[in-house]
Amino acid sequence: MKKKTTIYDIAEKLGLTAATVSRALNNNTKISLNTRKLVLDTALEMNYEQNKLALALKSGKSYNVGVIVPRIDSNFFSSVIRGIEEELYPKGYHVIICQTHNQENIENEKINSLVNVQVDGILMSISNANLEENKGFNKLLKNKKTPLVFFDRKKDIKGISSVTIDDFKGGYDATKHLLDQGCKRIAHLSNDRNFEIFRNRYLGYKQALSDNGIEFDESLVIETQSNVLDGRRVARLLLDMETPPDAIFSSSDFAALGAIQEIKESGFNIPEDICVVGFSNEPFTRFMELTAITTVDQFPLEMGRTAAQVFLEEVSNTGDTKITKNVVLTPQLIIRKSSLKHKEG
Amino acid sequence: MKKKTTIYDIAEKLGLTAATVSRALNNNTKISLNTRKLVLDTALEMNYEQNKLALALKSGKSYNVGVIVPRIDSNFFSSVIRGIEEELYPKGYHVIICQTHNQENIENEKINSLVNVQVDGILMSISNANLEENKGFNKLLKNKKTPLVFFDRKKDIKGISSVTIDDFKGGYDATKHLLDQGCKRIAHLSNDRNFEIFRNRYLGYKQALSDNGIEFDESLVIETQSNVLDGRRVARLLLDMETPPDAIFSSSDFAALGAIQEIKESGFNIPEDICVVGFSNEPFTRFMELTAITTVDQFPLEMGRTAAQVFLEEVSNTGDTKITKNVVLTPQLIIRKSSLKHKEG
DNA sequence: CTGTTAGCGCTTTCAG
DNA sequence: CTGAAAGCGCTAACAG
Repeated sequence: MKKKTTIYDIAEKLGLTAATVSRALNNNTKISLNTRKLVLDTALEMNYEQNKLALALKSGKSYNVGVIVPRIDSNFFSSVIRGIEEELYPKGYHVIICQTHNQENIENEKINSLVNVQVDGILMSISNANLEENKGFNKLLKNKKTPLVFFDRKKDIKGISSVTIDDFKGGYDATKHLLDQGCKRIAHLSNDRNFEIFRNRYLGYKQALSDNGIEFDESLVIETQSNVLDGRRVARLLLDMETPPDAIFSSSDFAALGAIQEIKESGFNIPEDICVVGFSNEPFTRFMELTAITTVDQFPLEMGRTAAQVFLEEVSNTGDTKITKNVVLTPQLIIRKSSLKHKEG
Repeated sequence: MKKKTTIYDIAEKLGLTAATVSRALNNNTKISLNTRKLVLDTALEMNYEQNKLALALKSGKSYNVGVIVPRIDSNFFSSVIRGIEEELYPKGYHVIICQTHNQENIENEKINSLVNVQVDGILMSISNANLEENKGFNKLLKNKKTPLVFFDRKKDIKGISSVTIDDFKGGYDATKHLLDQGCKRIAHLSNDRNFEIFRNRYLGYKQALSDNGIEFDESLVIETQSNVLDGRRVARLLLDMETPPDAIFSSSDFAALGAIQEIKESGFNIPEDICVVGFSNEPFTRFMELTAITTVDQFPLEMGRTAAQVFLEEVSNTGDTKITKNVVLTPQLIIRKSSLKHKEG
């Protein structure tokens, strides 16, 4: 278990000083070509590896960024992270991942923890709709040292950049499409509307109804968890109504799937009796054989890339006025069988 | 843009020395309760946060581990990573993720890069079947400072721990199941068998055939990429054979899906004409409505957890003899419609 | 062209 | 119970 070799080791071996070795390794032109080559060679020979930790301590830059998400094993979040990693690694950054499982205290803790390890920035999709009441988060806001970029589940906080898709448009387009299919009684599976993304999808839905002369019916909006089981539960409620809806716009693909299962098992046909639209373009929505699910693509890979770029701009900004950016990507409605009543000519 | 407060700042303010403050913060009993409380209070008041980077440099432990995977946006890998993060975070570790996209040079580079940032260990699923020829990897092996744990795509290298599933059994069980369904001509969509996992699935397949008196037919084994398109391509080849197979065991769920699509579009029925079994239990395999795909569950979450545990054992091992563990998890065949010819009583 | 020195923030002997 | 001093590995003035 030999120790790692440091610049002191190679300095000693060469009768030089650590400073010279450091400069030589960094190809400083002040150092003669001879010694530079000599140092480089012996460094190689001694299996020298730069200790970036020392560098980080010295320079105050760790070249690490933290990414906080509710969970990593969903296609949406892992795609975002993929985008972040691909964008940041070439610039010398490593990506530390943290999951919150939607628990506020864990989110709080992980923010703190990331700050402690001196990350150069934090990119996060929030789990806590009342983030401002979170102690760790507030400290982060206050010292303003660490750039923060929200993606997807953001909060509208002054001085903080964000990358989202236009959820209002997503909700609007989805609903408009259902109206175009002739649906009149469109239910909406919403989610906690304390989160902007869910509120905006809901608002888009409402606006589309209103723009098309359909009266808003509150009983058709049900808060639903983003999973298959809860989709089933809610679909049951809708089917049991005196006048069941003729369409469902779900803010989650998983809930949409559950709804589809429940609807089919109850003997109804999709899309003939009930049209369904989801949200996220999760891979499985495409693979359904009978009823490929209409959904809204959020371009997670691009979202991740963009969030990374916004972070890079912030760290490289040397001016004293902080620039904050709020990038809004455009979602895309992907029309598939679950909502396509009449084949288009 | 005020600087972060250090123990010196609070020492100065209190007329103490940094050492005392350090000890007080660590609740060292040698420090009087009074000063301890005093220090703790002012630390809080001054928004003090420990700089773990300095600690890491001092102690030689970064409490970071690197995880290297081909890509993160597949359910299998992101589930493994989820398991790793959940297991390691409570022990104080952060997880740095790196993707290789199956490129050897990138894998090489990222290994080096992780070593440079002084990770305490590397957990990886290899991308390069000839890893031993990889310079960065060899350096890693030689200095033996950094614990290394393989998961899933491992190499059988002395002194390196690994966590895998029993791929042989997975292949065997899948094939045996097809034989039980009465299939006689079972094709196998394999993948690069320089990787142990694919070789073992293949060997399991062969063994099951031989154990059941079916002659091995090399023309029924085709190397296939793990994606939908290549699954289609290969299915086409099989369907065009003089005597097409009556079953397909694919070492990838994605290729299985492609095959199913091609088979159906060619007018054949699944499972009546051709039975199909995949591998991985990707979420979509369950959601297929007409032909939920029979597949083999690899328990990625548990695999990640276990890999993390093996790492923890290695770092906490103070003895001078390195203990290496090769954990083999048991896969589970999940029988679904795509291979179930006759309903079981 | 190279050496000296100091310091990044923290812990930890060794004294007192 | 607390202080002084050294050191983790590296870089960056400042000298010469």
